[in-house]
Amino acid sequence: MEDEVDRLVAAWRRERPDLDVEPLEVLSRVSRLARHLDRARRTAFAEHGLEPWEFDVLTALRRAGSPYQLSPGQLLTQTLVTSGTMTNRIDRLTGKGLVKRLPDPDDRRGVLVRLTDDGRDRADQALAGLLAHERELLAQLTSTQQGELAGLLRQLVAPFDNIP
Amino acid sequence: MEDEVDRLVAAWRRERPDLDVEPLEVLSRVSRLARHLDRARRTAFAEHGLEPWEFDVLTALRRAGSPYQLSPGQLLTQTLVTSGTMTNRIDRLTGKGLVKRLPDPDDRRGVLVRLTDDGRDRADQALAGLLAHERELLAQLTSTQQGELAGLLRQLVAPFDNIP
DNA sequence: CGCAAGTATCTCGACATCAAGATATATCCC
DNA sequence: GGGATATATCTTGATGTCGAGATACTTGCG
Repeated sequence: MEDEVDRLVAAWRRERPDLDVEPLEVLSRVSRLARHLDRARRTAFAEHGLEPWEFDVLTALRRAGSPYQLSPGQLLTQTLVTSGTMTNRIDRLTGKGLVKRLPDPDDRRGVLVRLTDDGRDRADQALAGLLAHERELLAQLTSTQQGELAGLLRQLVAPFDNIP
Repeated sequence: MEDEVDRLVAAWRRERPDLDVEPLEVLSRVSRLARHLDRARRTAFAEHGLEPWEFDVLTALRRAGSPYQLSPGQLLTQTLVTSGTMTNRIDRLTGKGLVKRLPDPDDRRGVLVRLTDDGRDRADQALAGLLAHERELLAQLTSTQQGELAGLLRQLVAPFDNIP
């Protein structure tokens, strides 16, 4: 089955036969797939009354395990946003009663963000919904292929995650 | 080499052993890799004085071949943004002298967006720069692996690109 | 000890995006 | 042909994000 990137690459080969556009076969597909995923996730989360960014923050805290708290700095590295964005997110989640800020007992510069009981439930429900949707998307691939794909992607992401 | 998604999945297995989080192995990596790529592209384009969104529009027109023109609607489907966004982008690119709007001779509702000579040169230069950067990122994989990866990604993206 | 450099978080202004609605034109069918 | 429906683009208002700078506290070095 052909996709938009096949057409994109064919067009470049026609217009710029002097260039090797092979890298686009992988990386343009990653970018485009990510945009489609964003849209799909937005609709999946809407069923649970959450925005994607809310899900990102709540689940990061949920994964941390009891007592479900992390510093804003730890949340930054997990969600790949800037500090100004995270402050804003925490403010809004606090307003909705899904998280609360606590002073860090070990460092008076810092704070800890903790999930409320309500926030934990919302995160758990939304995760189950997300996984159901994602399983449908991945039905295009066999289990073996999914494993191969995960492995290849890991090799590309690892340098970003380990050198910062 | 371990990546952030390995840690994420391990955390979920510890916190929610009742759930099958296998889909995240693929799709979370796609999302995270895309965010890293966005940042890398931003710096690559900065060398040529372009923003990523400017590159997206200019190269779509460049790929169309002489006379390098497309309708706003065609640009929408290629760049995955909304119509309001595209209007804004065309306005700004027009202001920078990289594209210009022409009336569509066949449909008086429509317009055609055409690349200027300056816009074409900028697109060509930025593309070469982008490919150089991307080749470095992909050096993690053999040529064969890149082909496999492209094929697997195509299977996931194709439904989005062909059913809309 | 005391000061410089580093770190954690927040503030603020600019900006790109989106969604929904408005406008103008085209197409379809009776 | 004429009116309903569809299409192409633009407008508007709200919103989330970024990036640079500010503040407060901590750490390291002399």
